[in-house]
Parts: sequence; C-alpha cells; structure tokens
Amino acid sequence: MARKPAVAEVFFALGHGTRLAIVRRLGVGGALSATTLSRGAKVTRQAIVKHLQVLEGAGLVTSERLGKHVLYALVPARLAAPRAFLDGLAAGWDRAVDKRSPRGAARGTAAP
Amino acid sequence: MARKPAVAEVFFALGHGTRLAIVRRLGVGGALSATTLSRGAKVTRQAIVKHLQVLEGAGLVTSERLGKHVLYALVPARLAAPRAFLDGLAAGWDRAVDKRSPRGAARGTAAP
DNA sequence: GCCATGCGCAACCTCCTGGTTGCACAGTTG
DNA sequence: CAACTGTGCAACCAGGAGGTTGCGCATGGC
Repeated sequence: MARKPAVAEVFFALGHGTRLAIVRRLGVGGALSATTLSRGAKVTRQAIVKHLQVLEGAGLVTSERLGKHVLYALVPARLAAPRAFLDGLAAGWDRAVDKRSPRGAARGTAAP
Repeated sequence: MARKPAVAEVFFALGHGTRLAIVRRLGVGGALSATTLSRGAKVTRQAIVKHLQVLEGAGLVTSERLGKHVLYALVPARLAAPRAFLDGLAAGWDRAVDKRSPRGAARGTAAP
C-alpha cells in the first residue's frame, strides 16, 4: 500500500458508517463542531475527532476555528473525483459489454 | 463488518488502491480470473482473491465458474447507490438516500 | 476572577485488514 | 496416465484502524 490514489483515499474516508453519518450531517446541516457531532452519535467525541481528521486528510472537510469552537464543513468539490470515477466505471463497463460480439456465441467474456 | 450500511460497504470496498485497480480492470476488460488479475499486480494471487471476496461481499462483483477458471465480473447496478449518495450529498438534498438499508440493491436514481 | 465548556494531546487496548507462505485438490492438455 | 495450471483452504504475521480514558489548556459567560 505504498501509493494511495486520491480517489481511493476519498472512498476509504467514506467507507465507514460513522464517517458517512458525519458527512451526511455536514451535508445537511452545514458546518458543525466535533462536540455537536458527538451528540447523537454512539461514540466518544474523541472518536469523532479522529474521524474528522481522516475526512480532513482526504480533503472532504475543512476546519475553521471560531473562538472556542472548531467548525467542520463539507468540501463538495472533493466529491467530483469519486463521482467521475463511478461514472467512468459504469461507462467503461458498458463499452466492455458492447465489445462482446452481438451475433457470435454469447459467452460471458473473453477467455482468460 | 456485518451490519454496515450498504453504501458504506461499497465505499469501503472501493477504498483501497488494489481493489480500485481490480474494479477498474474489470470495468474495462470484462470478466477476469483471479490469476489473470494477479498478473500485473504487485501482490500475490491470494491477496487478489481476498480482495475479490471483499468486493463480492459488497456486491460489486460476481463470480462464475467456467471449468477450471473462476471469472469475476463487475456488477454495475451496485454503483447506483454510491452514485446517488454522492449526487445527493453534492446537491444538498441528501435526506432520503440511505436512511435504511434493506437487503435489496438500492436502485432508483440510476438510469440517466 | 471563577467556573463551565470545548478542544488537543497522549497512552493504551483490541481486533480486523492486508499480506504472505505452504500445500492439497480439481480440471486441462499432451 | 502424467504433467501442468488454476483454485481453495489454512496457518500465520505485522500493522494500522477504531475506540476509550485521562488530563491539561484555552475560551467565553457570569
């Protein structure tokens, strides 16, 4: 796991229920603090902070200090890459399906 | 890792460079076997098999036995849920995307 | 000035993930 | 049949992810 593609990092950041819930809350409720996010969650505030650091490391959220509070906000621009990946994946699969000759024996795929 | 939200499971499956490469290759080249996938990868065939099992557990790929070979193919329907999630997140009208996760594949915002 | 909140850091623990090696078994092919 | 290739299974290991607790420090309200 030497080089981590940026897209994989974003997917990894989203690949956890707690982080997914955090992102969902930030997407709906705007910028929130770690303590606010920890209310209603079933884990500690520290765990939320760690998850927020993972999300920030992936570039999915930004943190801004406002006096005593630190507000975390979603970065929707960071969602473009994974969306493009998923779109391209579906499109590539469609192309691969098209390549299967329509009149030959409809075998599943190319021989390995 | 049994009771995750379905979307988080898919994201987790995509959150690793090796699995991402596997999915990419399956998306372009159609169905391939574990041994074929291990050629060109920097890890063992067994590691590839484990990754394929993770992907299959997330419903992203299916396996089909053809004689001696086992061919893994992408399941593009499984991409609908994460795509809908990302779209909803970016748009802000998240709310109804993945409140509950029933057994069936969450489709509904797929076909363009 | 004092107290209550909220944040940050650090130590610590448990468990799963990612990876390897080794070997046995199943089909293919000559 | 015999050799070769592809799969499957199991044991095993290192490391990191996820989580907790505890405490010290800053900040805002009274």
